Amino acid sequence: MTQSEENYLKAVYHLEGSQMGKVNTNAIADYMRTKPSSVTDMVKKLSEKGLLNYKRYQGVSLTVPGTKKALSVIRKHRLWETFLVEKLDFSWDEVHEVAEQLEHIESEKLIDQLDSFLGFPKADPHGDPIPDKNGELEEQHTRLLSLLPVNSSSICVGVRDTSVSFLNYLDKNKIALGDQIQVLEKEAFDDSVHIQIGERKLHLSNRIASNLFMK
Amino acid sequence: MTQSEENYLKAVYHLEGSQMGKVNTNAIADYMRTKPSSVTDMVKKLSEKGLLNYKRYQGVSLTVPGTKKALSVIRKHRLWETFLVEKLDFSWDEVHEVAEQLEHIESEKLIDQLDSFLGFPKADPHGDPIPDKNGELEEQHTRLLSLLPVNSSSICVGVRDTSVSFLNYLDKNKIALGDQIQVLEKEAFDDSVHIQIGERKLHLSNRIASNLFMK
DNA sequence: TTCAATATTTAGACAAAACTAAAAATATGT
DNA sequence: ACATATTTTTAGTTTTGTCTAAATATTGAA
Repeated sequence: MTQSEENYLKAVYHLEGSQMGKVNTNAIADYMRTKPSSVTDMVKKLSEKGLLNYKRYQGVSLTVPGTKKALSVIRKHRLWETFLVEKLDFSWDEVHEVAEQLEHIESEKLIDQLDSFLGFPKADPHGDPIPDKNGELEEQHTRLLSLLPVNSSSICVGVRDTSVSFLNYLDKNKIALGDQIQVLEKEAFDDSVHIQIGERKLHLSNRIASNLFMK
Repeated sequence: MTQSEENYLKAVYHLEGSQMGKVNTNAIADYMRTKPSSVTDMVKKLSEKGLLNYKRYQGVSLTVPGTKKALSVIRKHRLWETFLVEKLDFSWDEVHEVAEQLEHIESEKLIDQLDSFLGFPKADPHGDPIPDKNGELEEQHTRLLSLLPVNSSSICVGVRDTSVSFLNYLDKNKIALGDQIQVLEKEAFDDSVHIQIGERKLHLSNRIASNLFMK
């Protein structure tokens, strides 16, 4: 299994999760910043290997072995991100690029020992769940901050957007995973929300509030 | 710089160290388990990039930038080996294969933070010196156990052969880096040596004794 | 010094993964 | 339903790193 093949499986996994149903060629090309013709080539190869279901012009979906493989790459990615933040003092906006490389290292012992070394974490630094050795994901049951009613109070457990600019915004405004947040008021005009974190009051745009997972 | 290019530079570095002078095509091919014609192709490319000195039929040597690059890869390899043994409970015969992959991860911050996390180690689990951030190697001044005089006593600081079989032999006979070893007697017939480690007396073949670095 | 053995390079081919340009299939709007 | 727009695939090319087979250079022994 090459790195490129692993990246395609990961892409299909993420796209299946976000848009439900069959994943189309252009979506994969956009997601991977490559061309549709390259996607067709690789999709054929992966379907011959039994990792994708594919009929021409009909889009693709992961097979059971394909899903298993995708989850194993995601497990590695998220464990390495956790390692970088917890042990090597990386900030949460720096880890993605390096984890994209580390996720392709092949050694079952390495990843299981790393898991143990980190204390079998359930989520990575962005709050995304880490699959266990068997590919099982812990159910999240979270809601977006933008959808919570006025006066409700909950804990921030994850981010939907993991771009550097969004993570920087959160850092600058001292919003972190684990923070207790109360919704004070919602503006009907632009769907922005007034919140309270500890002693601080903040005003967040809908764009921001709809990228924070709360529990 | 691709992984393959890095592996060639590393190979030339090791061969320059062991056989002195220009390194020939066949030696590189043997070391890398590839064919001489493949070596010629890559050597041309690396010399065009200014990393190797090369004239046809005359063998190769590393340029200054080539040496620097080789040392940076070796630094990464040895730091990862140290990490695997010290933090993830790998044994010293299991680390090489995984480190061969990890050494190609590109991130200066990653490797410098790892160095710091490990406490800036001077040597890897086999006793080989770890180049610092600037590529400086600490001088070793060691001698092979097979060359030490009778009655001398010194500390085992490294292994020359790092094959799994040799490392297993040492583990089985409870010989480890840091052990104090005294030479009791040398057999003129086969150049084997009788030694004392702590309370234990052992008889080592010349083959074994000439693969242990002492200080 | 000359010829045979050895070492090295060249030439040509292949597989992987990408691309461009063009063709074909599907979807959509009126 | 039909023409047009969009999506997807095909065909052919490129780059990287490898290989085999053949050609060429170097070395060394008689």
